[in-house]
Amino acid sequence: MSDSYDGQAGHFRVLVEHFSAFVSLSILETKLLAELAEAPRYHPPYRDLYVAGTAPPPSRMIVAGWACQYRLLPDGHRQIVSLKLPGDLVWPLLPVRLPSSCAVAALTELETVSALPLVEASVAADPAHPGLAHAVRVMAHLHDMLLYDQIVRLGRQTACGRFAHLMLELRERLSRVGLVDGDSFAMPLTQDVLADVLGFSVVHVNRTVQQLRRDGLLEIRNGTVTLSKPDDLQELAGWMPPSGGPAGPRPPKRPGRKD
Amino acid sequence: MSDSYDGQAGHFRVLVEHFSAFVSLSILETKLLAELAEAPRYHPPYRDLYVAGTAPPPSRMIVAGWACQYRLLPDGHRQIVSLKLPGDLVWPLLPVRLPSSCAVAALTELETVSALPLVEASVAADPAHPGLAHAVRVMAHLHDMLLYDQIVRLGRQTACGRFAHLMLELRERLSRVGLVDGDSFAMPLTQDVLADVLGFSVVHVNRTVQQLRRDGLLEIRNGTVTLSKPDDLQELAGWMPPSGGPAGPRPPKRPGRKD
DNA sequence: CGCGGTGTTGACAACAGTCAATTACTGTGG
DNA sequence: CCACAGTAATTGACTGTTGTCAACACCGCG
Repeated sequence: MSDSYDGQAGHFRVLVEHFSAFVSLSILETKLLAELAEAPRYHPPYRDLYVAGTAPPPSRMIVAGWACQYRLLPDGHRQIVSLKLPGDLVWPLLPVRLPSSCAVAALTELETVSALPLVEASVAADPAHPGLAHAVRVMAHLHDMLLYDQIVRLGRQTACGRFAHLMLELRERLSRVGLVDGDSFAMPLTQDVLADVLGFSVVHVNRTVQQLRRDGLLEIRNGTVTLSKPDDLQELAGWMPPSGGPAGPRPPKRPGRKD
Repeated sequence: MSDSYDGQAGHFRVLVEHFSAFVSLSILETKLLAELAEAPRYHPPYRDLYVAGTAPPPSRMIVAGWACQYRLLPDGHRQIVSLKLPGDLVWPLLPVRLPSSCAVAALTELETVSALPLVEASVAADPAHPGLAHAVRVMAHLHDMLLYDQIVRLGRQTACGRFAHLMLELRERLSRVGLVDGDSFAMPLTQDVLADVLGFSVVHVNRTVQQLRRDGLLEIRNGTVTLSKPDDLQELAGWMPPSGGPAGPRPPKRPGRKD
């Protein structure tokens, strides 16, 4: 596993850190997370965790490794809809069972724990676990925000902007579970996978990385990303701080619309 | 208003048809919808209905007209994240109040009714309105599916494929509320708006429409779309029937973007 | 040492954005 | 009835971006 792997203690740490990023947990709630962390399940890399329509969606939370939610097109192309990081729910939707053409696959060796008690506490607004219940709702909401980000990246950003924006998103999300060290973090993705996330060809992913490297904006070595000039990257990516509002005063009016 | 406008009776019809597409309604539930339809609110075209962070998100359902959920970029570009049609919730997320950089704007003259009782019934799993409660959850789920579709369109489809896919999605959604007549439906969108949905420039939208027209696949006149060859469009768009599974046997794996 | 997966590069062609101009289409007022 | 203005649609010329193809380099592994 990646450097985040240090057994069940590490799994517990991921859970606590992720939830604490949104709410403060009671002793009781912390205890529940500890219990969940005691029964991790292993998933081999590159294998599907779930294919929509084949079974009820799994209520599991990732505690180590990366996964992705993707769709295959009739022409054989793949589009990755979202990346799943430690602390994320494997299947982010509330337990409505509906067919859909999405699947979830492990991108690395993966470990998950049951999130059933968490999801149930959330839909029932369980008063015994108010923090967990709320946090799960916030996470579902956040997942939708990430989809919006993904749509904006694919629809309206330049190659470098797309890449930069994704790296900033990953740093943001990984920092919530304590997997960012300064301006560096581990990113176990091949350029092939990045292409399917960003809607590029592999070659163009490579070109884009070279460009960003040449400009001294970031460095990628040995599966570790270093954001050398985070501020310039934010500028390039049109990054908006996760808390909402625009990053700064918006330039008057471009070739664009409204005003 | 568009041809869908025939007053409160029409609003009631839209609500009933949309819900009936997912569940069967009890008398009590039908009555609730009728009450809601009695108090429509009017929104002028091109005006924002909601800007994230400014207030709690509105629990309203569209009964006539079209709207869109969009984001503005620092460079002035706009990306429309999703289109909102009659029967859709203006703000599709469960009532977790979180800042986000999305806004919702009317694209035409618009009428909405309160959806607060519906959303509340859904989160509380109100036993008095089981159908409504479930249908709202399904709609939220469907909204996520639409986001996945949008991501796949933007990430992996050709210009014509994107356009065709969007038209098929619109037909699908409009048919649930009885706004499709054979292979035609009203689409009150300028090419400018379509560009912001599809991630194109206006000029390229036009080129794409011309192409599809030349190929005899569809026709657009007076704000009315006619899908002349629905089957060919589905082929072109890599369309998967809304119920899930792939449209047909997947060719092994084509390296090419298309033939 | 060969092998498969991954990263890298260059050449070329197809695709898509920008600019700029022209053509409908509408509703207005004369 | 027509002139007019304003919006939307359309077209052509040109440029920049991105995909495809085809090598080659690098690396861990058997």
